[in-house]
Amino acid sequence: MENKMNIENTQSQMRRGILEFCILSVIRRGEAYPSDIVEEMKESKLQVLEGTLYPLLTRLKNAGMLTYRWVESNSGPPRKYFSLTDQGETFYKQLEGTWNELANAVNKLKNKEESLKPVTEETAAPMQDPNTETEEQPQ
Amino acid sequence: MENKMNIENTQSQMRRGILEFCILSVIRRGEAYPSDIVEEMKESKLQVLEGTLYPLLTRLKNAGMLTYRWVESNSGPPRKYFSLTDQGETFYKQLEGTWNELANAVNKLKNKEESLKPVTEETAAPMQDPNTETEEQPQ
DNA sequence: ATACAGTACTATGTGTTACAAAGTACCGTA
DNA sequence: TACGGTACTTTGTAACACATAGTACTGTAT
Repeated sequence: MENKMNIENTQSQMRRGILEFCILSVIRRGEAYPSDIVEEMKESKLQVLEGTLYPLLTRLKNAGMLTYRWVESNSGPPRKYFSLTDQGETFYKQLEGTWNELANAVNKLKNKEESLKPVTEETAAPMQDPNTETEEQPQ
Repeated sequence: MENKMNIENTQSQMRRGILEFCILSVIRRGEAYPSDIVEEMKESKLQVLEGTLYPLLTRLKNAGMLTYRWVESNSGPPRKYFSLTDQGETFYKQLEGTWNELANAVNKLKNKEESLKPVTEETAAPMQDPNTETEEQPQ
């Protein structure tokens, strides 16, 4: 019964669907390897963790949206530098459209006025006090 | 290996984290029962299905964010009219803040210029042609 | 009264996916 | 040759949207 419903979780849920889009957006601006991406996302106040990013990149690569090449590093093992394929570019543009529509819809919804429907109770017959928290079925 | 990666799925994922916020936003403007909400969301281009909405409302109610009362209908069984509790109002405002930050971050990210980092290959030693899709580890 | 269709709500199973945490492998330096 | 840092991988868990089927109440036609 008791439910947590903490903000962190909800924030994480909100990021969820947008991560893919954001990561494609970062890679689109130029080849990047995972730690680059984590860093840039953090700067943009969009946290991503390694355990999230790696599987996501693999998924996008297997779907043909990304390619990578190995590049040596002088401070550790070689890195996978990712870049968008043509298909990835197309996909990105579709996602951009989706994001714009979504953001627009949400903003319209949340700014909507205290609409014209002030509780249209068809028969206007409240069966229970609004403040009573009963679980029973009516009747 | 082969991956689907269809737009519908991603769109659904994008909606995912935002649904809770949108539904609270609808209820906040005045008591509403589930079919009301489904309808209003559809008008706003934010599809929600019954199977999604009912559990979500139950979850929010169990967390103390919503209350409901039964109201008779003359075209079927009685309806559960939901409204925000004080706690729900507070929660909504937090989510609104989260949404604003998120939307802002995404828009900044996607409009960022072709930044100043044109593939900073530390040693500038590509180990593989970018267009070759090999799975092998280097060396 | 009885069957039927419409509306409202409930319950269950499935797939996707973010995150946590532990593990593997490569590199340069002491 | 041991050690610390960096890069990548793997596995398990929990949250949640969605599809689907099911229950229950209502008014209307037979």
